[in-house]
Amino acid sequence: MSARSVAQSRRPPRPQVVLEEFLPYRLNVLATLVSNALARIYEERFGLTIPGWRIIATLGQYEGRTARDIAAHSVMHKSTVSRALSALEERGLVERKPNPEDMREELLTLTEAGRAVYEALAPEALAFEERTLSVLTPAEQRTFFDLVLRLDAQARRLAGAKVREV
Amino acid sequence: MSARSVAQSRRPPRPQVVLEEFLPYRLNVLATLVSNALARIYEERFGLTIPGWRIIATLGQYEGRTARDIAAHSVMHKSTVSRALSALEERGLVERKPNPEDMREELLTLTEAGRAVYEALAPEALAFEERTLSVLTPAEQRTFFDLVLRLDAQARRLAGAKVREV
DNA sequence: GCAAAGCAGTTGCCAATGCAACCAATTCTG
DNA sequence: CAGAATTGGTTGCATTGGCAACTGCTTTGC
Repeated sequence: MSARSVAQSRRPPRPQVVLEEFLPYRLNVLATLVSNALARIYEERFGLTIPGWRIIATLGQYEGRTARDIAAHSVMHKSTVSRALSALEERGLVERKPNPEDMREELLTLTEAGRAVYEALAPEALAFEERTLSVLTPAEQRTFFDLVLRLDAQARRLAGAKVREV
Repeated sequence: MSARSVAQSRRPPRPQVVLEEFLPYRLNVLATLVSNALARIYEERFGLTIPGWRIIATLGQYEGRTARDIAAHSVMHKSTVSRALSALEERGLVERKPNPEDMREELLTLTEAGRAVYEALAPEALAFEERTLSVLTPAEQRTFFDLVLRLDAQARRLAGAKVREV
C-alpha cells in the first residue's frame, strides 16, 4: 500500500454529491414545500386530502375520465385513487357511471356539489401559484415550465413502460 | 334570473386550473417520478429508505450535523428523521456523539461502513441525475437550478417562520 | 437563581400508502 | 371459440409517516 493510499484510507470527507445541487433532492424539497403550503389551503377550507384535490382538479378539467387515467397522469397508486374516490363519492362530490363500452371501467364526473367545490377552490389555488411564481419574470416562468416538461418526459422515458401518459 | 345566468347555471365545464401548467402539480409529478426511480436504486442495491439515503447523503457532505439540521434542510419531519437514524445506527452506518456544548443534541457522523455505502452510492446517484438531465443543455441545467433555487427561497418565505434554512 | 418557556429528540397512536392478491370484464391467441 | 393473459378497480395487510405528548436539557426573564 502506497503512502498515498494510506493517506486516503483515513477517508477525509470529500462530498461527491452536493445536495444543494442534486436534482432529485432539490426537486423533492421544492415540491414538498409547495405541496404542503397548498395542502393547507384545501385541507383547512374544504377538508380535502391531496389525492382528493387532485381528483377534483382533474375532473374539473376533464369530465369523464377513469380512475386509471387519473392515477397515470398524476403518478398516484391506483389504490390511493380508489380510496380517495370512495371518500369523494361518499361526500357526494363525484359520480361514477359505468362505461357501456367497457364494463370494467367507470367514467367519473363531478356532481353539482363537486363542481362548486372546484370553482371555489380553483381561484385560491391559482392565487397561491401566482404568489409563488411572482419571484420569476413571465419569461422565466415560461422557461421553467418548458424545462420541467422536458424533464418530466425524460423521467417517464427512463422509468420505462411502467409510467404512462394519459 | 337572466337567460344568460340560467344558461350558466348548467355549469358547462370550464377549467380554471390547467393541471399541465399548474406549478404545484407539475412539480410534484416530476419530483415523484424522479424520486421513485432513484429510490429503486438505493433500495434494491443498499436496502436504504428515502429518509435513510437522505441522512447518509447529508452526512457524507457535512459531518457533525444534528438531526434537527437534517430535518430542516431536507424538509422531513423530525420523527421521520429520528426513526431513520435509529435504523441506520442499528445497521452500524451512523454514529451519534453527544455535543458537550449542548447535551440536548447529538452530532452525527458516518461510520466507516456508512461512508463506504456513501461512496458506493454517490456515483450511481450522480449517474442517474446525469441521465435525467441529459435532455437539457448545460446552460439550461444552470438556468433550471437557478430558478428552482429562487422558487425554493420564495416557498420557504411564504411558508412563514415554520420552515427554516440550515 | 429559579420558575417558565423553549428546544432536541423519542415514542405511542392513528391515518395514509404501497403492495399483492383478488374479482370481474375484456382481449389475445391458437 | 375456448382458455390464457391482461386490465380496471377493490381490499386486506403490513409499513410508513405525521401529529402530539413527553423527557431531559438550556435559555430567558423576573
